[in-house]
Amino acid sequence: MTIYDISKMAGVSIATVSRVLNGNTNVTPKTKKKVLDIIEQSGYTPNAFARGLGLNSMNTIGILCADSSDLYLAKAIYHIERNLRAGGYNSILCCTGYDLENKKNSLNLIISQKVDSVIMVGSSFIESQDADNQYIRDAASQVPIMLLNADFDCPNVYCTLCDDFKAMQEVTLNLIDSGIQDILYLYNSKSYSGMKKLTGCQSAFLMRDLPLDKKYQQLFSGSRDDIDGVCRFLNQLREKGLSFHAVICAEDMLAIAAVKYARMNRLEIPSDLSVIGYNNSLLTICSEPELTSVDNRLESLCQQLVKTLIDTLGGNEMPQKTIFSGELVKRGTTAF
Amino acid sequence: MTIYDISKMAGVSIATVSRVLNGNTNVTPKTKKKVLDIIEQSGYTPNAFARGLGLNSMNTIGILCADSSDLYLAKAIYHIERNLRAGGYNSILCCTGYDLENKKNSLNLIISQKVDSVIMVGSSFIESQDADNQYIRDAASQVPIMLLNADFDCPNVYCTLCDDFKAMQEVTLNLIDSGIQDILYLYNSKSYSGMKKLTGCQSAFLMRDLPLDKKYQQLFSGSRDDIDGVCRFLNQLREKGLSFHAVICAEDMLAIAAVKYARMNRLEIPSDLSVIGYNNSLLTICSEPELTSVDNRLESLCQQLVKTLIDTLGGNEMPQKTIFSGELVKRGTTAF
DNA sequence: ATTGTAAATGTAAGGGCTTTCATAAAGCCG
DNA sequence: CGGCTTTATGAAAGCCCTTACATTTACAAT
Repeated sequence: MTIYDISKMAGVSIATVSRVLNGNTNVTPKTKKKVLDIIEQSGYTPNAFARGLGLNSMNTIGILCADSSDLYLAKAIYHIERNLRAGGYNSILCCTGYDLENKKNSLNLIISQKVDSVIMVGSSFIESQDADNQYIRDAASQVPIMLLNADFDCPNVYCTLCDDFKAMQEVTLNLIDSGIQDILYLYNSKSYSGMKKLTGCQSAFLMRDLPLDKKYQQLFSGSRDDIDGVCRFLNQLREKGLSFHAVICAEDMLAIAAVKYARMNRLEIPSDLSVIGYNNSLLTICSEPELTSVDNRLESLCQQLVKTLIDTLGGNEMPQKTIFSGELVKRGTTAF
Repeated sequence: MTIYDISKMAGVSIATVSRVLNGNTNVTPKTKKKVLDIIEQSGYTPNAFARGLGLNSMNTIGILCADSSDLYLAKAIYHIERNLRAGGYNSILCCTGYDLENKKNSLNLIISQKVDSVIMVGSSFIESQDADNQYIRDAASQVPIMLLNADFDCPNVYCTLCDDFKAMQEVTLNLIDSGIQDILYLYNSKSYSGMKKLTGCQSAFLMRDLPLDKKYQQLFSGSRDDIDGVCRFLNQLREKGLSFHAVICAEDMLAIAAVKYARMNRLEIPSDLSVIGYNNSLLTICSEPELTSVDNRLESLCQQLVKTLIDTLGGNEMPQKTIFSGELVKRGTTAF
């Protein structure tokens, strides 16, 4: 069943059928109805490939992410997909893993699929602002690139992110002002937002004229999901003589581990140890006591990102950077 | 840059270039090298749409799932995507939500995108074996349909699932044989696997000549992620006089709530209350004590599903049902 | 009725690939 | 070296749309 069959049945030319199909206005209501009726009856669906060839687009967006099984990224993908679909776009998904070479290959591969744009989900795609990241620049010369939770200055690259710096600064100030100064910052990735959070913490110390001590900034290099590993890591720090009464974690999962660590060491939360997570994920309420965490507005970010994308594809000039503010959600693992 | 440009540069016809591109053997090694070199130099990529039009396929598989942000489904999608890509296929994702009408529309929509097959992830797509599920039959007449964690008899529908019945039977037998008989089965979905798990529990009671009591089979109809809601639900049951010393949950998240319920009521786990989850997700180790759960072999399921799919598309006759056995993973919330 | 203008419709040329079929080259044998 | 089969290559016909452009129709103004 092709457009020719429809045109014959309706007694019109294929051009007219095509116009009806594409919502072109220059069609008599009568003709339009006739064609639509035939299409309805016959159950005809236009061939997406031919359409793609003609229009040079299949209204498809590539979604790149390191690991779509990650709780946070999965949520992001979910919201992005829903918003895209609501806007008439399909999503083709590609999980790259954390290896740079794979990321490059995946990006090229997905672009060769002729997507209209690529959304890169997660700050791990930008390890550093000044690194070359040439592969992203190359991609951006072909289609608009949307970054979620990362910042990168480049034409045709659009960033939608949460101000992690400010959020972490606020968190840290809250702790300091409640009388805690030996605060451990625990992170597990040198990604763009991982570093922003770190500098946010530091800035709070500077604001209060407190000294910075690198010992209180610890990178856990194993898998974040290895709770026992994180516990051991914290134990080792303590055994080395590091004393801390609060742990600020770059992710909720790390905070879950910190809570476990506290329980193993019979530390009362929050009196002996305050714990703060990040992302305000479902994990916050799985914990006992429930986790204080930072909500980084994932849903709004995704919504805005897709809006920017669709408007950009529509030919509108859009801002290249959109920044939301995070919100500190206070729960049982802190006393402030 | 088209295949014509390449053919000119290489001094061959476009047919030859096409043959090289598609791995056709009837090309002189010399010619092949020449063409490949030119392609390499010029950075040419074949136009995916034209390719799709010619081959009537873009090597793309549709992935349908109710909610890709669900921890379990997200993991499934992740593994499926990776296996598909390794096999040379792209994945287009579509989240349908739990509304039947949306599921139907999404399925049609994704098929109109000319995917080679559709993978329906999650047992929620099959509410009952004898329900019409006509929309799936219709789809299956167009492309092979793969079901993960669901069972449905229909030509061109392939099911890959875990034997939830047997796994739950084993779990229940373990509890019974360790001396616990007032066992609550808590589930939150009448999906295919939700019901299988239920009958698995029941069968264990029958095997031990114990009476079945419907009061001990409770459907929580709210969102599984509403931990407090689940806690309240359990409290209400207790207040109504239902006494139970074990809770078998259809999902880990429910079990997390059960643990919280125990803590609120100062019940010791596992001495006062045994708790068992399902899926063996990350949540099991977030819990304190860690959750006993059933591993339903998600990764193997996904791998097998994709293998079956690719072989089917390759023209091989494949079994329509592949069933794995779950594994009971004993942790701190049970004493057996 | 006549012309002019706008709206509706049709024709045909792509869009970039695959693939059939015809042809040319190559390899083989006696 | 002729005649055969096999292999490599090319020409051209699709695949099914969109759309620029040509043509026809409708309708208002004169």
